[in-house]
This record gives sequence, C-alpha cells and structure tokens, in this order.
Amino acid sequence: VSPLSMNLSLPDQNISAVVADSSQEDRSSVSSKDSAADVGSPGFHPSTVASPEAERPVNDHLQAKRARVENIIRVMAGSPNSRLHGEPEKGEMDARDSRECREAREVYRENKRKQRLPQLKQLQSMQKLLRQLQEKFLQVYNQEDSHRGEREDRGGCLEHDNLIQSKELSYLTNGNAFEKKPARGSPESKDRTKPAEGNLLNLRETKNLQDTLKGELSRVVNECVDKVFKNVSSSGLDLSPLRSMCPSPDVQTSGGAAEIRSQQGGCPPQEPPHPVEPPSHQRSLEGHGDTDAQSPQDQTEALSLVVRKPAMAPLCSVTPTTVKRPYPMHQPAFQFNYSSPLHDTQILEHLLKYGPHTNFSGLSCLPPSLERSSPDSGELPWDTLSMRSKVGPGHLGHHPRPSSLGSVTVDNLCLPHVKMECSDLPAVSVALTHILHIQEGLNPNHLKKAKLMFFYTRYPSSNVLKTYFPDVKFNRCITSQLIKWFSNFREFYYIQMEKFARQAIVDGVNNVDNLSVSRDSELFRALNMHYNKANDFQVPDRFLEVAEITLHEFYNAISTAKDSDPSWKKAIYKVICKLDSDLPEEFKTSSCL
DNA sequence: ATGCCTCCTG
DNA sequence: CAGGAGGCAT
Repeated sequence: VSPLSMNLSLPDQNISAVVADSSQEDRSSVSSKDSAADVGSPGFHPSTVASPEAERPVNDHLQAKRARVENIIRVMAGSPNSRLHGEPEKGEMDARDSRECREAREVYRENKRKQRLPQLKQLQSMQKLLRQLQEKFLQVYNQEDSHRGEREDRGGCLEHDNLIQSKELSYLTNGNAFEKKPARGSPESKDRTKPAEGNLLNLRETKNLQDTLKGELSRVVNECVDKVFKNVSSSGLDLSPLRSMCPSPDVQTSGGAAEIRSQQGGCPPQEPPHPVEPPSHQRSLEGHGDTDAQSPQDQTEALSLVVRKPAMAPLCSVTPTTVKRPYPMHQPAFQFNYSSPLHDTQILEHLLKYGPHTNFSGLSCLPPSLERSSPDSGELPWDTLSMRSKVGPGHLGHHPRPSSLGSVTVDNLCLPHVKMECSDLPAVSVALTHILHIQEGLNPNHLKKAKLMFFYTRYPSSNVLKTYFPDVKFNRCITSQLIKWFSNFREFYYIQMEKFARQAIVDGVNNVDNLSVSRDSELFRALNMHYNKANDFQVPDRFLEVAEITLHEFYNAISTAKDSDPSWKKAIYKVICKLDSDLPEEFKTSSCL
C-alpha cells in the first residue's frame, strides 16, 4: 500500500445518537415576554406612542428582578434551538444528514450550514441547569448590589455610571415596557423627561432602553460572575495560578479567525437591518438579533449555541481583549475528557447544589487543576473569557469587532479559544465555557490546532485526526474537511519547498549540504508564518529536519531535471510521508492550544 | 463504488 | 482555505 494513498476509513459515526429533538422546551420563561420589548421599529414616531403601562409603579422590584433574571438568562443561555425565522427546519437535526452526505454536494453544503446541530438533549438539560446557575449568580449579585452601588456612586467613570443606571431601571411592569434613564451623553439625554412627570414611553426611548438594557444586563452578569468568583476565592479555596497550565493563549482571535473562511457554511455576512443608529456604546449589542426580533425565538442571544444564519448573525460582537501570554504549548493543558459529556452537567449540578462557595475537590470529573485557581481570579472580568459573539457562517472572524461593554457573548465557533483563556478562571467559567464548547463542526481553533499538528505529521490518518480532535464530532464531512486542511497544508509546504529549492539553484548552491533549514531560514519563517502565525508554539526540531530533507529532495530532483516528469513530485511525497512523528499527548486532550 | 491524493482555481 | 477535476487504490 502506497503511503500516499492511505485510505482513511470513515466508519459512520453514530450521528443517530444526536437526537433529532428540536423541541423548544424551557423557553417559555424567557420568551413569553419578549414581544413588547421590540416596539422600536423605524416607522414609529416617539412622541405619538403611549404606553398604557407607564402608570405602573416604576419600582416594582419583583418585576424588575424577574425581568433581569430573564434577560440575563436569555443572554447567557441562548437556546440551541433558536433559529432564524424563515430558516427551514427541514432536515435539521436529522440523522440522515450524515447518511445522505454522500449523495450530493448540496447535502454536503447543507450539512456545513447545519454544523450547529448539537447534541440537543445534553445541551437542553445543561442549559436548564445553566439558567438555574445564572439565577444563583444573580442572587449573589443582589446580595452585594447595594454595597457596590454605594461604592460606585463615588466612582464616576462612564462605565460605572452605566452600571448605576442599570440599577435605576424603571420597569413599567407588563414585562417589557420599561423605562430607563438614557445613558449619559446619549441623544436621549436632552429630551429625556422624568418619570415623575408622567410621560409615556415613546418608541425611541423604548428602543434605546432596550439596547441599553441589553448591555447593562450583560454587565450585570459580568459583575455577578466576578462576585461569585471573588467569593470563591475568599472562601478559602486554594486558588493558585493556572497560567502555566494553558499554553499559548491566542490573542489575535480576529486574525486567527480570519484565516478560516467558509468552512462553517460560507454564507456571506449580512448586517441586520438597522434603521436607527444607536449610540456607539450600544451598537455592539444591537446586532445580536432581537433588535428586529419578531418572536420569542429571536431572543437577545449571546451564548446561543446555535450558528445562525448570517442575517441574524451579529455584526458587532465583542472583540476579545485578552492578554497575550505566549507559552510553548508543550506544557500540559487542561485535560478535559471530552468523551464524557455528563461532566458538564455534573459541574453545573454541583454548582447549583452547593453554590459557588464550595470547592470542587469532590468533583471527580473535574481536572485537578480546577481546584487551583488564581487568587485574583475573582478580579478577572468575565470579559477575559474572550467570549465573542457567535458569528454566522460567513462571519468567521472576518471583521474585527469593536469592543463593547463587556457583553457576555460567545463566539461558539471559537469556543476553544474561550477555553484557552479558561485557565485563568475558576471552575465555574470553565464549566460554562466547556458546556458551550460542546458543538459540532470545526472552528478556527481547530484549524489552528491542525496547523500545529502539521509540524509533527504531514499525513495524519483519519484515526489520528479523530484521536486528536476529541471534541469534534466526526462525520464524513468533518473528516473530509480536516483531511482537506492537511492537504492544503501540504500543498503550501511543498510549494514553499519547491520555491526555495529552485531559488537555491538559481542562487548557485551547488551542493545539497549547503542547503540547510534552521529557525533563521527564510524558508522556515515562511512556514512558521503559515502554520504558527502567532508564533506562540515551539516548533519541534524534527520539523526542521523534515523540512531540510524535503528541501534536499526538491533540490536534488530539480537539479537532476527530474521535474520534467509530470509526476516527479510523487517520489518526494513518498519520502516525506514516512517522516511523520508522533503527536504529543497534549494535542490529544487539550484544546488549549 | 468509495475514499484520498494532488493539482488547479477562486 | 474550499471546490472541483482527475487519478489511483481498495
């Protein structure tokens, strides 16, 4: 068997295990009150619109609290079932997707578009737990609410002001019709009228409120989580740094993401209609869908686990503000066992049962590292999770997004990236991000990982790929995509080799021995730029050797005029494919690459 | 018939 | 990087 024709047997993955249950359970509590929140349509004239609810007490605490909880839940736990209106459900979640994959490329494309099909059963249950967890967080938040309010009254920075304002929200009952003081400096500041004057809501205010509220709620969640973590750290839990555990967190997410184009679907980006330009600080939250929500399903999603169609995809997700911490990735990273989906549920259940003031040492499913978190982890803003708004298929990092007010949004296409940052966060974050990580399809971090793997293996078998991408649910399409990636990697690799070999000949190199590949070599720099753009990975020496051998092969072939044979490269391929190395274990268990 | 490869193209 | 074509091996 020619090593070049390794047959990657692709046993049918048990896609059928993915239950085709797209029921919208557990959404009633978060969706039933959404409709009225969307009054802000372009045609309305603010002054002419009156809210019959304007007379309701503005300090209906219970309503306010409920609304906050609901909104937080919506932000934090967007349902995987939420789908765009008009998007056909046909075939979605169907196990036959995989079976029909061979039939037509159309199906193939369809599948790619629907890589979002998650393990719904698990996700739904976990989301249920997640929602409860959010409420737990909220409780903690409320406990310290007043304290923080006093503190920030002295603060005075814009963000604090916003935060304060978020607590000054006046909920006009009926779930959605509420009024809020517009943010300082916002267009509404001038003509804003005091609630005491009995003014009725106008649409503009409602819309502004809606927008602002989204941001505020997200911030509240951030604060809430931070508080929880602070409590965790202050409760005696040993929180030693985990930094070294997580190698090479990628910072250039936009850059990295931009490398991948349309493997998630290829739908062109579209901006949701946006007739009214919101204040800039709110804009980033605007595009998340429910500005134009027509139904409960178009919720203010942030952590939605579903890849939506571009029309609903956010044009303005959060650009992560992460700290570049270049580590060689040889250090062991988080050793999550992705083959045990129940772990997520266990983590959440633990959190719900015992609250955040407990440690996780009793959780056997948690890696030991989870018992050691950074002592200052409580200070870490939720934003450091580098969560980005999920982007639609065509959005994969093409557009760097303006930083927003720390909205808790997640790019579910880059969840491994989230995990990369997770080492700095306590178990809760890890658990949550881990949950969100469960998804199908390949994301930019898989691509990055694949590129790094290329330093070891140029011709990985399908089994190797399956072994080293344990968080990927393989099917024919995914496998093909991964194989195609490596094919592309090889292509670039060999092109470079040929180019530099020919250049060497042109340059008058007359002996192969004068041709070496070191880390200073131009050739290596070109390769490293391609496979390790962030340069945060210590390329193994063996790769340099293989590269040198390859270069020599090309040099010899060209210098002996073998390149006149149309298939002259095949002999070289045959040599190179035997030079694959074993992959480090870290690749197998870690997505923290 | 199926799957993977390279090559070419966008 | 993805698609498609053509080639080759199973």
